[in-house]
Amino acid sequence: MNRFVSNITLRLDSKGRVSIPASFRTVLGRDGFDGLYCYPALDRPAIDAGGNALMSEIEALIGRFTPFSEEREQFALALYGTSETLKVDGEGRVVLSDTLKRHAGITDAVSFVGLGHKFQIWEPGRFHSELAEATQKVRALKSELSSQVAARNAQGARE
Amino acid sequence: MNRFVSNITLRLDSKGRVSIPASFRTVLGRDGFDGLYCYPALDRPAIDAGGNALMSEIEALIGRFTPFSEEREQFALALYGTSETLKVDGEGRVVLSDTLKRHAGITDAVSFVGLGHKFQIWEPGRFHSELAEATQKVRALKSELSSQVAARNAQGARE
DNA sequence: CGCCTTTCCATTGACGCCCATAATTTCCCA
DNA sequence: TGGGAAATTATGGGCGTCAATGGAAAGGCG
Repeated sequence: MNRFVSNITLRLDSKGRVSIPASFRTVLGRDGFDGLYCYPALDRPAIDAGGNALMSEIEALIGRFTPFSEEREQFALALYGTSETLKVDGEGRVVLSDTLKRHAGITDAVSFVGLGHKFQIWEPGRFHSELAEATQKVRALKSELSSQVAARNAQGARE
Repeated sequence: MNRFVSNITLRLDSKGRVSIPASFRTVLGRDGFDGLYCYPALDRPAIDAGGNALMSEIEALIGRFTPFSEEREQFALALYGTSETLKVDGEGRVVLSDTLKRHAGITDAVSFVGLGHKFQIWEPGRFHSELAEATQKVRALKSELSSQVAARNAQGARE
């Protein structure tokens, strides 16, 4: 498997360390990045995390702007400037910085949530309510889609 | 890691010395430049800093203009003319010149901010407000992008 | 000869690295 | 297919090293 999937909740120990779930570690291992690339998610109280795949995404975004342009400097500041590469110890654990923890409201436990090419780290309570909300939206969207398909089929459309 | 990422705030001591963050030092070490290449950022109260990678970028920028052209002379003056190479002591510290400190409004503490191939040195307060502003811009662009994609999908475009 | 800068050493607190343990989970074989 | 052994995971703690910082000694320049 080379995608991050499923969600696992784990506790921080007295030193603030937390194990990266084993399934995520194998994906990271395949990716080849040394450490864990992290930054505060732009529009939600969570941490985006991953390896080279995630960093290249950021790099590509910034690379679109011309050097020394106003936009490029601002994007680099907001993206690279808030990124961190956390060290992973021999047991597969990381220590989240205070900045990251504050952004996500993390205290003593976290939920790792797979998002394909990257994953997010949430405060478990916030994750569950966010998940409930997202599930509602997806349900609504799904029923909307199926009714559209039903309508297309009813009028004889084929593909 | 061969990129400058994250931000670290450190204090100047009584002699005006300040440690370059260890993570930045390793990137500089890999870059191979002896010392720290610095100049006042062109359009903001910050100091641009880096090694060979930064110098080549400037060289490339100036090289785009035709020799002896007015623009070339001006760029060369603004960039090369204001550049300094700071000495790094045995403990990885530098002393910022008064010119640089005045340009950035630095007094007793600085924030080192990674921008990928280079990093910037800010007065911590100014950095935080600049970061807030830049983050807003990135958020705006992100939502703009996602709504464009939504629109494309809605009108049936495929790729 | 004094001042300023550079180089060297000291402290302390944090962090990286190592080993130990317990609870799973996986695997194997009867 | 069930039971048990082995490997893996999550977690706890100890200890040495390094980073950040402060200060003193040494060297150069006016």
